[in-house]
Amino acid sequence: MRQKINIPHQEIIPAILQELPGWYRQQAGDRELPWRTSPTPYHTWLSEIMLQQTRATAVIPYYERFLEALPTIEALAHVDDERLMKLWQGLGYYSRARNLKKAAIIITEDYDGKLPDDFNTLLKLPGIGRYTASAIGSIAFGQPRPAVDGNVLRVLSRTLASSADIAIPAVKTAMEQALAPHYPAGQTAGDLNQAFMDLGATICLPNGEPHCTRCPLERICLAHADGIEQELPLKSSPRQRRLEKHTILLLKQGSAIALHQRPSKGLLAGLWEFPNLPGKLSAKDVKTWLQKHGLLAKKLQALPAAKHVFSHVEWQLSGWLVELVPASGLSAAEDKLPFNWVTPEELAERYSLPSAFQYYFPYIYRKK
DNA sequence: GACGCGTGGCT
DNA sequence: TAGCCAAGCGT
Repeated sequence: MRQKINIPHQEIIPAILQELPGWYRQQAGDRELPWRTSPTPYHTWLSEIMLQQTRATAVIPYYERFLEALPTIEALAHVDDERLMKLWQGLGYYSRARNLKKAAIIITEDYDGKLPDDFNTLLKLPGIGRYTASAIGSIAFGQPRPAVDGNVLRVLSRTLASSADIAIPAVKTAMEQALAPHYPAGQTAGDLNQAFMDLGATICLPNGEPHCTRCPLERICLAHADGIEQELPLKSSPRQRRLEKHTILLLKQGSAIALHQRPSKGLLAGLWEFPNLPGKLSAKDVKTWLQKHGLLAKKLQALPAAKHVFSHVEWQLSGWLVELVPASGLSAAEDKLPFNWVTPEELAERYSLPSAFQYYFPYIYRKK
């Protein structure tokens, strides 16, 4: 049976909600966020998806480019998958993009092309969980729903002096339940949720020193009163990452470079990559592999090692630039290996590669 | 409830 | 430098 979560000092929640809207409206202009200039339900939805676990500064250029290419839900529902992934390339968590399109198709077919305003209906759409349904519901439709994210957990943990571990999902649920009865309907609901986010992003910072002197909650914050704002929130450590070694092969045939599409499930699903093999391979290992696949190297050049860190995996990369003997190599490779042979220009134009391969990008342009 | 799923900026 | 962290969701 799971532990009962207790959120302390809930009696000051009304005071928190009293302070935030005024502060939000007063300082809102300080952050120039494009999704706030023309907040249609589509714009709010798109921004909330892009902002999941992603900083606003990283999102802004993607958001603007995405809307330029796909200005309506209808356009999103009909977009070509390759183009969709190209628009998302480098932003990470790529299932967000696929779910966005899936939801757009459902909205087009079942909801007359308009985002539903009901929380439980929003919740059924792919990619929309409790947080995002609440954010859209409150910001776009004025519904009284607290959108509890990392910012809210941090701000509340400090203001209420709660030492509950915010890594535990039940704590998030308890915080949401503590807030919900006090939430107003109308524009103030959205303003409150955005106020929490602005406060968490600019004042009540997670690492380093929070800027308490500029905080609208300074006078009611229990952690600040006790001088323990730097100790909160409590958050248990994530598990250790597993290490994987991979050897990247830049297989070149004249101006063509080999690309391989990743499996449709799992890490970086469906994205393209440079061919690679497990382990740290020597020149001899690479030559053996080439020979096994009917390829003949004209030249083999070692590339620098690189490290790419994901949330749950660390890739330790080594690499070889392989110039294949013309004609023989290419035809053999076409027969035996599932590679696309593309020019750098085609790669840049049409293929979505994750950032994990960026270290080896410069070498595809080298002249032979 | 635990885990898989990216990336880049900051300390 | 290595770790921490960000407007979470699906399974």
